[in-house]
Amino acid sequence: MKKGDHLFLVDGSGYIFRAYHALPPLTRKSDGLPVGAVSGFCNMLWKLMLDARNTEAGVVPTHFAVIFDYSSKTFRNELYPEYKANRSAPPEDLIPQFGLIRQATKAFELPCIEMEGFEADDLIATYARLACEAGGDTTIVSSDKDLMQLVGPSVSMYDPMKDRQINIPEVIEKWGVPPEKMIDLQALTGDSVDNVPGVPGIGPKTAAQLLEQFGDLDTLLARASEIKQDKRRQSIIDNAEKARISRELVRLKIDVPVADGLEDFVLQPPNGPKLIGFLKTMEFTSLTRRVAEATGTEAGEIEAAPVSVQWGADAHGPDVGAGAIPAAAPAAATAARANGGSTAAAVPSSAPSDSGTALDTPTDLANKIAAAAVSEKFDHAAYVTIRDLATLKAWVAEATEAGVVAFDTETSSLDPMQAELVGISFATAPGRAAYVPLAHKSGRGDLLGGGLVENQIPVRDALAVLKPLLEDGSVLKIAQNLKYDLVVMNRHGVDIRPFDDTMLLSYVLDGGTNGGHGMDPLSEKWLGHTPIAFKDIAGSGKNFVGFDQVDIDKATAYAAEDADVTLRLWRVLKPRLAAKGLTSVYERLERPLVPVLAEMEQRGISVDRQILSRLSGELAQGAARLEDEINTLAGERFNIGSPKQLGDILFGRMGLPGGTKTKTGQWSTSAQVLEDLAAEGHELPRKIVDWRQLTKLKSTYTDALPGFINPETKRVHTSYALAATTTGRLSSSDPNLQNIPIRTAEGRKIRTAFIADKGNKLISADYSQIELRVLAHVADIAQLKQAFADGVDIHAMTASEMFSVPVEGMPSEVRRRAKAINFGIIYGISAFGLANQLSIPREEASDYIKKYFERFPGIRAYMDETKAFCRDTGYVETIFGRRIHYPEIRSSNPSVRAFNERASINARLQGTAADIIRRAMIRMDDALVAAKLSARMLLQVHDELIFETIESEVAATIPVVRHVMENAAMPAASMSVPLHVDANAADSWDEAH
DNA sequence: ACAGAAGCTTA
DNA sequence: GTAAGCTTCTGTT
Repeated sequence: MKKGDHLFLVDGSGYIFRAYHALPPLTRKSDGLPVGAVSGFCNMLWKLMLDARNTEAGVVPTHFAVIFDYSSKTFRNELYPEYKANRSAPPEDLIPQFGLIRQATKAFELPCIEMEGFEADDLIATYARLACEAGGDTTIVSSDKDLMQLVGPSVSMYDPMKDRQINIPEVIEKWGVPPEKMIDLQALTGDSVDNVPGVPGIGPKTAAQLLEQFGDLDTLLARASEIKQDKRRQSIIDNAEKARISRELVRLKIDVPVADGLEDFVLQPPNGPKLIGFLKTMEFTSLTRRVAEATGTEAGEIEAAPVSVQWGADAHGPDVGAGAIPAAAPAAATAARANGGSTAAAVPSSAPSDSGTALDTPTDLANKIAAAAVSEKFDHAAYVTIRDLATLKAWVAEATEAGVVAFDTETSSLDPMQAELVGISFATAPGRAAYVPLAHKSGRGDLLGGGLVENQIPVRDALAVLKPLLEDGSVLKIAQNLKYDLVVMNRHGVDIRPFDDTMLLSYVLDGGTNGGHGMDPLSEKWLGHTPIAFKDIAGSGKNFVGFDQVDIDKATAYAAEDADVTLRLWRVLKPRLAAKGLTSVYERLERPLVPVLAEMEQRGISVDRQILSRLSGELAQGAARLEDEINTLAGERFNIGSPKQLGDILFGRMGLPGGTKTKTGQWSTSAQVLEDLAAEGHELPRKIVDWRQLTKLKSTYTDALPGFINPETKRVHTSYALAATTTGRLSSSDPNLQNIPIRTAEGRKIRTAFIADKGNKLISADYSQIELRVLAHVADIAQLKQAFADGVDIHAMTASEMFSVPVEGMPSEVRRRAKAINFGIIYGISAFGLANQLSIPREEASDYIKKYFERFPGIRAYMDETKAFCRDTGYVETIFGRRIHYPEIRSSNPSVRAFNERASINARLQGTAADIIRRAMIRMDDALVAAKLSARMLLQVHDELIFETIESEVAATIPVVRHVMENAAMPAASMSVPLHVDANAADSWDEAH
């Protein structure tokens, strides 16, 4: 190695653990072998290899090695027997991946370095030193803080998962000390994961401050008596020896007697066939393809290479010897392909969940179909562009014959109520897909001014051919987020049934796991394929062009691929539904809601422009007056909307009493802080709070809402997301009609603008205390159930139980506290949160909670049981079987864990309530029709439904609505607590609620 | 032009 | 203490 050379050292062991926890679990499709960390590792190495040959990337490695821990016993254990003693065994599905990652390294033609008695970190330190002495530079591929002590002028670190370089400034920024003081810092803070003791009570912030003050650890220990804080001084004096031992534990060894020299690390060009053989065995289809392209190798001609898999506990060590078994992959994958994958001829004529036989367990079948959907290649050139009716009819016949067709609409807008249909794509088998351009326009520079491109089937003619297919009860239509396509097609007089929605399948199966339910992440996760990005063909930002401007060849590749991906996803996901027992959640809570919401969105609600305009004027006046007063009081003009400037003025220039802390070092100017200051008699903060309220109302509601009035329908059409929340609630956007103000008189006025059409009324029907009722039922709390059965004031009852005060003549403050506790329970209560809510000391909040649990021991049992269940299974369930996953419930970080525990407790309650109102919505239209009523649902706000109906039917409608809502849980679940619904009718939402 | 923080609205 | 979405400001691309 010489000056100018660059050594890359990959911290293999560190990467394994980080990738395992950071990446979604991934198993080999053919046999379920866990390979998530291996996949991450291979992708990372490949990316580094690509950069290595890209001279523009700046840093070009000439030498390369991957370093591993050999075993957990090292020289440090002699120094301190407890070192890494509390480390638990690695997760079961990680064990086989240790060996696989070493084999991956070899497939990449990279040195795989490990040494008995030393950690990977020591080897890295030693090689970095050798490289430095030879005049070369080193990049350590890791983000482990233990390695940061090595950073210097010729040694830097690179975090491959965040794509971030770590040099001296980054270390200082993160830890407050330069790299050379990291050893002292870690000696003070210790490390609970590795069981390095450190000094109790000293964290990174304090340690950095002490080192800043004293210079280094020895000086600090020698002059510890000078420390002012009593507890801190005592702890450092008492634990000086522990700090010295810790320093030796964290200090990396730079003189390990290594066997290989740097000359063995010279980077070799990739061996395409060898690498592809390994990747094929792992079934990393996407990476295999990329490697084949880059190395000019014909992947199809290469056999999957045998690998050895060790499930045993010894898999930590070198991967020779004991228990190696040949991988089952090639045979299983072949069998799966034969079973039902390859072409149209083998497409099952009904849904795969129906086609399982006695020979296949659901899981086997799921694996086989998944393998088939994944094994077929994505070939954009094979997609067909349909330009005439005869071809279209032939495809419709093919789809009808297949019985299953995936389809997707391409439009000019994200808003389905304004979107123009531009084209339609469909797929009848993996790899067999087509696109029908309908309304592509020529470029805008054209003098013809966006005339239709030639050779397209007219929309009307195409729909006449497609309508029978889309409405054919014997052909299953599959889409991703079908509600969008349904709204678009409904506007053209076409219905879509029967159907499946891959987004909803994923939501039901994997709700709460990391990664969204959009098509791109699903394709990545299940098919290992990255589809063409929308922005790559239609641009983004100022380069954005509507889909109707996209070149038809590009549009074909993009649109047909979407249909192809959707079909393959369905083949992967649908069988998992039955395998996991989630069919009824999908079929009863998700799928039927799609047409219901599509209709609600299409109906929209009338919003009175004039009312909003008048309100906007009033708000502007009020805000302007406050602005003048604020500027006068502050003595200068500034941007009131800037929390930064406001903080500087209030707490800096004006010197108001110590504002509360903030996250990024800024003064907090939250309403809470300003209210507190106002209570102390300061004039300005009150006015800021008022100003914020007025400007918020103006910008978010009175000014924004008119822009959402559809020019054609003159109504506002929100968009409901079915798969956006973790708990099963809906969300509303564009505009969000689930957060229209109500609490303050000023805000409430916004609701007067939501009105019924002439001769009509709005009806608002809302569940009373639904989540507390669900709690009473699920946790089986006798007193609560009795209270709800008797119809008494639940918060007063709680207060009476807790504080032994009669309900008659109860002070409102006592009831307020009980109410906060009741809400707290639903939110997974913590003393910290309750104290905040009630502005009382944490100890007092703690006492309240204790008292509450004494009075209602069943609640504590319920909460403990929920946490335990979630910890065991990784999810919680609503009473209707909806699963909500909390993959971080077992986090070693106590605050992360506590957060997940609270969320899981809340999810059972919030999720059950969400399921109940979903059931009501699904039944509502039929019930209204059966009662010969013309009322229809317009909006849903979590526990409230808004209807519009003709005035004369109001009285008859309310009992029907209440009946459907109050009995919505039946018969799937029989609630032991009655549900109660309040309903009112009026001309506006304000009066009706 | 975009991303993240801060702040505020709802159930 | 739970669950969302939107606007403004601010600093980076």
